[in-house]
Amino acid sequence: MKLSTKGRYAVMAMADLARFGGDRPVTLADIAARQEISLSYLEQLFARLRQGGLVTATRGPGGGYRLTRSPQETRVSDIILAVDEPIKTTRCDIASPKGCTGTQARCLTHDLWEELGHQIHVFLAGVSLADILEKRVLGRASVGAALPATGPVGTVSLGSSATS
Amino acid sequence: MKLSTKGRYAVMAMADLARFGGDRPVTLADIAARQEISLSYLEQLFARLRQGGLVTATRGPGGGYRLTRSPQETRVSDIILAVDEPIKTTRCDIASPKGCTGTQARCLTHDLWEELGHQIHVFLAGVSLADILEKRVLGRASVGAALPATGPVGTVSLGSSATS
DNA sequence: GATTTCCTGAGTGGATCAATCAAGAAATTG
DNA sequence: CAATTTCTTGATTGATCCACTCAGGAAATC
Repeated sequence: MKLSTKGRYAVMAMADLARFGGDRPVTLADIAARQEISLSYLEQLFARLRQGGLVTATRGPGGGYRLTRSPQETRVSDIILAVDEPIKTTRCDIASPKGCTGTQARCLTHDLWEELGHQIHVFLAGVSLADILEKRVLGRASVGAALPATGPVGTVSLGSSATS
Repeated sequence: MKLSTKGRYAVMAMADLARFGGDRPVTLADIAARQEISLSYLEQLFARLRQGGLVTATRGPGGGYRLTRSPQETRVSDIILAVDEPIKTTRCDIASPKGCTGTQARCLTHDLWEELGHQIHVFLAGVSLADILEKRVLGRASVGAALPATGPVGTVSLGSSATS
């Protein structure tokens, strides 16, 4: 899961769409004006969002974009994955442990980035556009709320090697 | 909390330092060879790590770098904060909500990025270099493990507006 | 004083970002 | 049909940052 300002713009635009899009589709020009994002840049973003099935488009006067699913069913993680490039695999990146067994001298930190990516993904997958509009985001727990607290900070806990 | 490959390199180098640095300091040339990072680039990173008080340097033959504190006391979040630039404040970024009240049409997503930054920071602050070396990272919970589970995915939870 | 090692600053090629420009296709309206 | 609206696509640009290189210097040891 890559985090860039591109993904942020996409989430901003989608939140705008969720808020102002009722029965009628919303124009990119409107979103551009409200969110202060360049229209042409929005066009690029929505091309990807459309390919990802997150929005549907209608052309001509009265047209615009609509959410494919409800704000409750539209997850932030899906938005970011739709607009951002698949993770670029430089060296031993999160996605591809090429020749990295983990115990070698290099790539001691492989597990760390993998787990961090997983944390981020789980958090963003748990937030919907409806959550954003109704401001149910602050103070939210991420994952593993059921794990017993076995220590102060250096808690030991080996578990599933989930890939984000 | 900015996440870049620069921060990753720094954590890799610090993990190497924690692993191979016993009583004697470790040479940047050794770290460069083991982690396959350019020596000059390492010099830039360690200049910042030194300014941040995370490592201490010794010059001359037999010299090198040492951890200022123990691997148990050296947190990943401190490493990343030391090498990465302070967050660049483009528009309404995580750090500075300039003129962004949150309920305006623009910047609906302010709380989301703030909470995500907080999540990432708490996770990385809970991982020490010792944890990395002993592979106590996978499957680790992030924060708020004590919160009651009040729902399936769209859990409502308003709380502290901590800034990372 | 020669070697080692840290220290500092300047500069470079490439990638990506955010944006612009330009052209076109579908749909509605008059 | 003609004009307008809106999406759709592709090419291109300026700026910025990343990862790195180069060059020179300062402290410490032998």
